[in-house]
Amino acid sequence: MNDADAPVTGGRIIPGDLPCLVCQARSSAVCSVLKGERIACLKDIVVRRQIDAGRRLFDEGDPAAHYFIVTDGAMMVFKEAHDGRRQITGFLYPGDMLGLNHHQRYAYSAEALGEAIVCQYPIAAMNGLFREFPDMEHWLLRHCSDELASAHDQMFLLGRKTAMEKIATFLWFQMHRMRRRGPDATRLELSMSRREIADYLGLTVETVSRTITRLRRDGTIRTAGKQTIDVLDVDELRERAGGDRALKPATAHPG
Amino acid sequence: MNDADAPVTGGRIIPGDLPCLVCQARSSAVCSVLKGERIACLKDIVVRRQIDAGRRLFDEGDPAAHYFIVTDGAMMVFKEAHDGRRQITGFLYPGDMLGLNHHQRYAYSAEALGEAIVCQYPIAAMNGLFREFPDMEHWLLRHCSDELASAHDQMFLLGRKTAMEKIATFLWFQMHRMRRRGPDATRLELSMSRREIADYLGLTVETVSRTITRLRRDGTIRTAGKQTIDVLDVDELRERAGGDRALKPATAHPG
DNA sequence: CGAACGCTTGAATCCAGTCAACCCCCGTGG
DNA sequence: CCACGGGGGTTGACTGGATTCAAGCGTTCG
Repeated sequence: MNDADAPVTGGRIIPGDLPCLVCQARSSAVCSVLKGERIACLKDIVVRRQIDAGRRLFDEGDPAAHYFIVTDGAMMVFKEAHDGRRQITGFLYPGDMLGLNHHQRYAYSAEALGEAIVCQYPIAAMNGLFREFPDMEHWLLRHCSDELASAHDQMFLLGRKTAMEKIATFLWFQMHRMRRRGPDATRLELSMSRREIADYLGLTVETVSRTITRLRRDGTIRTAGKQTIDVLDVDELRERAGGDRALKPATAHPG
Repeated sequence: MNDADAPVTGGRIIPGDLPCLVCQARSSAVCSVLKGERIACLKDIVVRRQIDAGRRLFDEGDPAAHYFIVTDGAMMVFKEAHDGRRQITGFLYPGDMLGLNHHQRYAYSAEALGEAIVCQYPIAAMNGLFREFPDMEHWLLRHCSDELASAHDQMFLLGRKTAMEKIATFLWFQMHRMRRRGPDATRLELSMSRREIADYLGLTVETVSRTITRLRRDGTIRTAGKQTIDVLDVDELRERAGGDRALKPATAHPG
């Protein structure tokens, strides 16, 4: 607790100007609401913070003082029991937000997967900005709805899917996350360990490993090192994930 | 589709005045933001809707046109696979809200447990009200954060808790829900079937039944009929739920 | 080099699921 | 009145998918 600027929050502040204009999160994060030069409104309230691999940004139960946007690297949020059981509730990449809170406290812990950089917004100052730019609050509400929707998908996965469906679903979504970046959509670079995949899917490392091995032996995927996976049979992967058919499609409403 | 007022939404509209002044949800729902006579602002946009036991209010994937507040009875929201697997993601009681959406569509289906009454707010009209009463949007955002926090708790439960812990946790929260209403906090009236409990906890009916039987034989609870449970040993129930100790308590920050 | 760590693989175990029977409660209708 | 059927719930026997326990491999790092 010798860092007076950060009695709670982990990581260290990066001094200097905010490089918003070259930020890879700029187009998809809250700040996208502030067009053109209005981005300068953030100058006085936002700081950038760097978190080393494996270090925590905040803990579940900490008083919540900031929202954060991941701008570089990857992070994860999770809940932990004192007996060691852990449930990772999300992986976060540039543009993603964390820090939504419950009764003034963080509802989960946050940790950097690799080295990560986040943009830090004091909640109090944000509430001030909301009055000037109501669109920011709109944005936040929509973001929160989206998070809730994927939380519900994850609940279905955790409660009702088999190990194979869980792994295939996970790879499927990782693949679609990659697709946003470039054309080589079938090569996945996993930013997390087997243990983290297991804790995300409600499995053990051994089951994750065995299931990935099965997919490899079946020819559905190919592995290149531990972090890289090539999807050889996209249709098969979707099928194993439970398919588009696993969840009822939206019912058409004739008339 | 012969009801022109409700091409999508299930249930039937209850004609007549809005009895906001005697509504049991009034104190805890969005409308609590509108103090005193301002509640009249809702007169033109809100209708009440009654849903029979077991009938759907809307389906996952339907175009989302309304928010709803449960005012009487109980409802559930869930996701369903076409092979019959179902994950119930929440039970809703008077004051609770549903209808948060994702890309203009409902992210889950909603069904009445018993006969239920909801208050229906058109989303478009709500967005108009937000401009006049920004506090309403604040309220919604906070509500959404709270939902997200409990979704994360539920993910931990689904991914990492044993059958006994799941059941005990469920009963524990049902007990605390009752406590808000009256002094007899140890008597639970369950509004859902064993199958619904199973689909909420990621178990089968048989396991739910067996686990409840175990709790009864141990003297932790007593059952009176199928829907009524008396908690005889509150401490034991908390212990079985994983305890206050199961999730790490908020860390104190010395200094 | 040796220790540590992450990952994989095999064998044994176990918790929850599956299959099946039965009970109880109700509502229906002869 | 009772016979009947059906649904929800409970219980038992068995199965099986995932976990646990354990060993071994490859890489990294002090």
